Amino acid sequence: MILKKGGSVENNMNAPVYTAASLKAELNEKGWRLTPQRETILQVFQNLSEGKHLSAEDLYEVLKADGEGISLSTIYRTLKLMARMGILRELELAEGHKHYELNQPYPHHHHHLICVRCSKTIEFKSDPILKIGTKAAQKEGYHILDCQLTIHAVCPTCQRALLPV
Amino acid sequence: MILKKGGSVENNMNAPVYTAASLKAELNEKGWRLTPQRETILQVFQNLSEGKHLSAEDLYEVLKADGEGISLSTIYRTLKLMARMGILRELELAEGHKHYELNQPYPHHHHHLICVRCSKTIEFKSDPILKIGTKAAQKEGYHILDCQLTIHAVCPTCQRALLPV
DNA sequence: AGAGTAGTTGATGATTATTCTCAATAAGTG
DNA sequence: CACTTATTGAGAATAATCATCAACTACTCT
Ligand SMILES: [Mn+2]
Ligand SMILES: [Mn+2]
Ligand SMILES: [Zn+2]
Ligand SMILES: [Zn+2]
Repeated sequence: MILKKGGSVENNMNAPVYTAASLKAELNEKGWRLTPQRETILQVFQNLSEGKHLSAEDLYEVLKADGEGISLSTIYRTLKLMARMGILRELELAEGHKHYELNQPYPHHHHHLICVRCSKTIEFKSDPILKIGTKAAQKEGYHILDCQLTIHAVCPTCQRALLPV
Repeated sequence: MILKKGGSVENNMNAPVYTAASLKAELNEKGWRLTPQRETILQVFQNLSEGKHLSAEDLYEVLKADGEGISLSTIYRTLKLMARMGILRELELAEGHKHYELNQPYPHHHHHLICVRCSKTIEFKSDPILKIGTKAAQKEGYHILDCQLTIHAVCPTCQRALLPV
């Protein structure tokens, strides 16, 4: 993975999302700071190819391999911070640990179909769902951060396997 | 909570769901067994009032209070088993632990709007979502178990609180 | 630019939800 | 009723995540 330092950053779908500057602005507005670690982590997610999702440990390893050593403490803190800011989405794609991806707005917004046996995940899009979710949040006065349809299912391979539940 | 022993069981919305007999049939078909513990746990969920969700610990306490002592080991095993069977849905309503509820079919199927700050949860219905989810799973040949829209947001109260993320 | 304030990091230890192990028990079968 | 084997319960083990705190540094204000 190539980390572009400084300047504006685009994601892999050619839709401009966050720049270091816009992240800094949003952080500072709340009295927080833009650190090199936070900027680096954002860039990793922005450069992540489509359909990829990272766990905390995954991110830790990616950064280590890139020569950017960031502590697991900071990784966990940053993932949670960015999820709460609405920059990242927190996904339950497998048992035991969370995965994260960039929270992309329409029209790149998507959902997940997950095999509960082998965790094979397929992404799919649906504009109506985003609309319905947005409306439901609005109706209750909630400020929406993320809206994700999760389908738990058994993939064709695992159906054939006839494994014990 | 009142646990009805034996006979057919109805949920709080007057829609017949699982009976002890139908659970037994489904279990035996796979070589599993219907135990008093499994039957009791199913009944707890069937008698749960609308909008309630139980964690493993919650369920453990409910059963203890009811004089039905079931070990935490069995609770965890049974929750996972029933979720994999599609009888229960596994929900991420709060940080740190899962919640469970009966996986009710249409027209009782519903979704969750969750405050990421205080975990206040609102349920809402949407038939189109269930249709979209079912179609997405079918298209990929996945055998659907559950289909849930999760909206992460900040509730009106927490918006006013201006708390640190 | 320099100083001060307070948010952030990284190392480490703590927590805790969930799983594993295994001997004792009991459900299903015929 | 006897047999096979899934299931239970107690306790230990695991692992993801969080808390703590001293050292560091981003930001703000002269
Ligand atoms: Mn995705
Ligand atoms: Mn619910
Ligand atoms: Zn699978
Ligand atoms: Zn709230």
